[in-house]
Amino acid sequence: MSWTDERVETLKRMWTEGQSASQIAKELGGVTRNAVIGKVHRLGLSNRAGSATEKVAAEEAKVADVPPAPKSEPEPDTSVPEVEEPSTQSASPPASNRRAIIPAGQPLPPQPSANEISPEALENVRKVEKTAKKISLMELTERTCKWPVGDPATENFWFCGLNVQPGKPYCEAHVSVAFQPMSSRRDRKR
DNA sequence: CCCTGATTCGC
DNA sequence: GCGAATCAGG
Repeated sequence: MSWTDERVETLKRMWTEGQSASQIAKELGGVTRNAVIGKVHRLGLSNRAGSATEKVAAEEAKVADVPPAPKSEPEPDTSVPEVEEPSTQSASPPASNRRAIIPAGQPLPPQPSANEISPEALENVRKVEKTAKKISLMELTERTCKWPVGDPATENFWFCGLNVQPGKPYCEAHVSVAFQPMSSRRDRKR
């Protein structure tokens, strides 16, 4: 696979959107995340900061504008790069960084409701919840079970986090309660 | 362990 | 230019 204009375009778009290198690689196909990262660097957009980070960089530059007077580095102009700092910046704006949207991925979680789920499966779920990894939203990946447990408004909220069934958003136990066939046949043996 | 990006360096 | 291997971290 080569970096055609189209592929590069996709790469740029996704990278700008905050997608991870591996996700981009998967989307493009035929390349690894390393390839993506390499390309990103070659394209010179390694800094994913749209503009939010420019501010940060500027601030950091300000803080670090004290020349340590290194004797081993006789560099004529060690000054801060030409970063424009308009006076628009207020003293302490609320730290409201706009993060890229987390790839929600698949269809989201039908919470267990008073459905007709086999008691067996329900029991299984309860068991699984005890052994769940209890990961946070940030830790969700494409292969972690996205089954939510608890009240999102509470501290007592987490995602299952166990390994998903390939292609499914949930682990096996949760898949079994998430996807109910239209007609549930409940003639199990027990 | 899963993942992230960053860098290096032979091709 | 490319990307696997490696590094450095969460």
